[in-house]
Amino acid sequence: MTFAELLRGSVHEVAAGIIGWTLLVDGVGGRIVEVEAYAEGDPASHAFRGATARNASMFGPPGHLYVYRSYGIHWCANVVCEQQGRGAGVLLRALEPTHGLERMRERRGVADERLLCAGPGRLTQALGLTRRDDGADLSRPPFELRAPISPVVVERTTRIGISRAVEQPWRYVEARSSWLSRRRRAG
DNA sequence: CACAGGATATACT
DNA sequence: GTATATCCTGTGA
Repeated sequence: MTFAELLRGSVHEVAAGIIGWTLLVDGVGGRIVEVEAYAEGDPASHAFRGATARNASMFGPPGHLYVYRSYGIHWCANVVCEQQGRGAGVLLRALEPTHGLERMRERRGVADERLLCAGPGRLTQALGLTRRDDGADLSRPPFELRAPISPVVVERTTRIGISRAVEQPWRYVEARSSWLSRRRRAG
């Protein structure tokens, strides 16, 4: 499976299917273990009310980045998915750090591996992603996406940090991963 | 564990 | 103009 093939699916298929892939930026990154799907017609999605200056990338080509400022402090990065031209995306929430740990420690200012990429704001800081990367093509350098070699077990849970459509189980995580931003809800 | 401070772009009235 | 946002961190129990 190539990245281009993965992107042909729905936003939910992309979200579930991208778990276990390795994302590198300039050779720094790790395995994707946690994402959230923001679908067409989803009230929690930035694209819900149509295209604006901020979310323009979400209506652009699939496989590019949508990067935006969150709470005035953090950057959050999404993989743009196409859903009938309406704008959809997969929010990158956590990586299992595998490449360039030292570089990520420098950028994050913390030594604890568990805190390098566990959370959308931490992940972008560790990879050095900012507004400059909004709209960037993930299939070209400095970006690299490698498919997993062995099968990945994916679980669905509810999304985090949103105020609408809170019950939708559109957060996808690797089962039993210890690198998530939050533990799976009990039960 | 709970809580609140931080700091800014954007959307909406 | 005002409110709110796909959050992180430090502090005090």
